[in-house]
Amino acid sequence: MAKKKQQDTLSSEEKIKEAARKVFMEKGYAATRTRDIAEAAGINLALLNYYFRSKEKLFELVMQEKLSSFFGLILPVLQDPASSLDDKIHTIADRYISMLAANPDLPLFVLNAMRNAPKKFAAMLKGADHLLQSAFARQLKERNPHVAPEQLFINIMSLCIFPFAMRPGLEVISPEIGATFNVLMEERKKLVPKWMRAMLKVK
Amino acid sequence: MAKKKQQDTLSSEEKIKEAARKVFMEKGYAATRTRDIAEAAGINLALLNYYFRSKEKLFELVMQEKLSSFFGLILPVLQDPASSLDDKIHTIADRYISMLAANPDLPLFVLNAMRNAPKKFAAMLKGADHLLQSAFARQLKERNPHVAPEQLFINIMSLCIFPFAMRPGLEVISPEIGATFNVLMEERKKLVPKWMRAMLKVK
DNA sequence: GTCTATAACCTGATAGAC
DNA sequence: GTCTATCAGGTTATAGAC
Repeated sequence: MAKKKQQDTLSSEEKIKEAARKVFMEKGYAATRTRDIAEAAGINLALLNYYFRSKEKLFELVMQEKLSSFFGLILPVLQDPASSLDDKIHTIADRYISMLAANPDLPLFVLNAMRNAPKKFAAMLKGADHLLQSAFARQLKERNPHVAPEQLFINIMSLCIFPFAMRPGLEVISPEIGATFNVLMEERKKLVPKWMRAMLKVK
Repeated sequence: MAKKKQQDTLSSEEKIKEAARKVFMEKGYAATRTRDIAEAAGINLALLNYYFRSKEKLFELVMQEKLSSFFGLILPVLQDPASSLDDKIHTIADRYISMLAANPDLPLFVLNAMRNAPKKFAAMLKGADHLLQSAFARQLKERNPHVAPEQLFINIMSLCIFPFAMRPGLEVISPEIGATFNVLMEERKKLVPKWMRAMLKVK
């Protein structure tokens, strides 16, 4: 109801954008009808095109926003030469798990977006690429020269993000996980760094 | 070309099913047009409905098939009381990574299917649920009573499956990973069990 | 800026000939 | 079984009144 009140005071443009975030995240681009967005925004269909010209342009706006928040969280951490490796791992785990607990649909949305429009994604990220030249990769390599830093980077991403992507499946396979999911994720903020430290010792 | 020849000798029904697997896996349900499938199968649109009645029924057929191969690989391993914990971990890692290397679109397809139709997924899996009562969960708990077995189950799934789901993103973030992806995944068949053993010691 | 009405197009599905 | 032609309904986007 706090949300409802807030929405009533937003401009039409902002109401549409907010509704678009919600519906696109829940259903994806193809399954979303502009009518759904207009209805969720409490405005008319024509107004959507008045402000955003087309479904595709509105989607790109949302996608850009979501990709930014998804990667904006991690890229500065990876590239910071001042912080230690352990600090980086802790910060990434803590921030990602917090963010995804608040935005459970984000992982699948981002994964689909990257797959369906890799070129747009690349254009959006230029300048932030070359993970293997980052401070993080260098520190990983120093700590454990036996395992490629790519592997350990993949691991921290996997351990933080994948649980949210497979949540619906987990809830079916094990009702107990469904019931305690948020608690489990909260625990992982401390467990992931511990596991990463253990993995760093593996040759 | 072996594939092309094979397709020419298939029955129309099988050609349609094969094309449906391909197109649905690449684009998902909503973005796929029955015309795309018909074209990929080299047959007429009407024939698709003649054999499968509707787009939705055809999709469910494909989905059932894919979910079976995705979970059929792991559930028997989890429930086998005879094999050791280390054997289970090794088998899961080896089979999943091999299977996903051959079917790179499978993870995202399954994740989307589970999210969009959790009830169908649950119906498809009844009898195979209750992970926490499995031999795997019991063995995890014995080996490390300090960490919930759910957490370690989530970890092995994450480490095996997620790299394939985020491959398109990885290729943008780091061109080097894109170039050596298959090699990295092959290495992980041995690394994932090592990492899991290391994580099992963490309290 | 916001609405109603409608144009223009696309998609799933079927009828009916062969 | 397989095709062409077409229907019925839905979808995006716009025209035009207010």
